[in-house]
Amino acid sequence: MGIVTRDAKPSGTRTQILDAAEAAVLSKGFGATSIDELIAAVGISRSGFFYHFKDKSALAKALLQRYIEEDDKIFDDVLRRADELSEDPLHSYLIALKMLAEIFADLPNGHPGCMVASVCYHEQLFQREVRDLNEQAILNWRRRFRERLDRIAERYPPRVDVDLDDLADMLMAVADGGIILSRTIHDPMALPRQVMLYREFVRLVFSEPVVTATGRPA
Amino acid sequence: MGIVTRDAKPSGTRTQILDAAEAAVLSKGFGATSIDELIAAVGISRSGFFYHFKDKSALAKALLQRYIEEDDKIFDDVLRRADELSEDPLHSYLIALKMLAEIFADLPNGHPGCMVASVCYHEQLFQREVRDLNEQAILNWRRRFRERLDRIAERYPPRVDVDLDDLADMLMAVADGGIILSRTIHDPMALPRQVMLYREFVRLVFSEPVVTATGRPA
DNA sequence: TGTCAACTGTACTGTTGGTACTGCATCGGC
DNA sequence: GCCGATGCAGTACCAACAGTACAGTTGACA
Repeated sequence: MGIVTRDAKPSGTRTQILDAAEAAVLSKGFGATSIDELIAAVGISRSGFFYHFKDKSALAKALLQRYIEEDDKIFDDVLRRADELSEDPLHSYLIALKMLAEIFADLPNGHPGCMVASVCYHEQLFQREVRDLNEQAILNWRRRFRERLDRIAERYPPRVDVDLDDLADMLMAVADGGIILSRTIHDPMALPRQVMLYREFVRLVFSEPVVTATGRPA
Repeated sequence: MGIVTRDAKPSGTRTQILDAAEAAVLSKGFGATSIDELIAAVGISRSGFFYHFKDKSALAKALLQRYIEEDDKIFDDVLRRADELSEDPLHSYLIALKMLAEIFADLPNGHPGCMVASVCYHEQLFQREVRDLNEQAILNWRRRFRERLDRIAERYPPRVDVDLDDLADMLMAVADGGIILSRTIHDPMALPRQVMLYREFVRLVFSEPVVTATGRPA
């Protein structure tokens, strides 16, 4: 690990391969994405491809790494912007979830797919390295959202007994399940609606119920 | 649709191919499952395979059909058994969800994977026929659970404004997302815990909050 | 006895992932 | 001004795999 070894070769071509691969993989999966197809899209030779990636698994690893980094950035950005809008941990989290739903809703052709899920359903094809990368990404997201939930729980004691790790995981589960749902029934809005449902759940878990004078919820 | 045309050829061999294919596909995906591997497992020739399935896509279709039928049976069974235990629609649904979580928890190696999700992430590989089959399966599940939620909502007016179609879809989303979660972090119990979280959400949506004399939730 | 379902065997095609080289232009450093 | 590394292109080849074609075999049943 030198000083700038990480991503020391932007080189254009490598990035172009990754771009072509990402679009293809998310739309039809790793198996259906051929190397020939990628080199044709980029305009290089097979040798050129294998110069950058020793095999398809190396491509998968690079693809997943880049995808996770981008997702991390999006989450960081959303959470930060939400924090700027409210100092209350619960309100901030609810704002962030709404922003996330809006991001999903604004994708013109629906969410292109989750690389993590794509990798998950191709397990045996990759080395343990790729699977470990996937696992760490999910555990990282859990940690990130769990921190938020902890801060919320301090101020708003949960009204039901839920494990906060599970509640953090649920966002990822709802998102991945929502992507599958959206794609399968061809309804791009199903995903953002599922995220909003998760939001409603979080609200119900931590918010006090709005109770009218009659004792009935409003 | 004749009288007994459906599944008119149990023939043993065909079923054996489907069994071998189901295990292989769920563990490593369609792409990584070779025909040679399947015929070796069953002990037939390549010609034998192509006698039963004209190509790999036909295998996928048959596999998906069988999978959906089995899932339908499981859901029917769980809902029926739950109905026997309680006449109240909410309680019955909550019982069914707990049963479902227990079924998932009792699978020795965790849930093997969802064929619907597997097909979803291989979209372009199959004809529209297979994708339509997938879509119909999900819409069918939505309808089934939506009916339950309607009956619940009649007796227990929802405390928050949620779309019942979305709430029905959420079970499928949480299940598929939970499977991905479980497989990726190697925790077979993550899936049943996610189902129980969904159950908690349903309970919160429809149940009146338990409020103590002080007005604080218990 | 003939027919049909359920196969086996053989031979072939085309695609794909992957290996193993050799060649070649370009560019920075000495 | 040459030296080596980077970043490719070109060629040749192999094995695994999906799929096609078609001829032959076996057992059950009418």
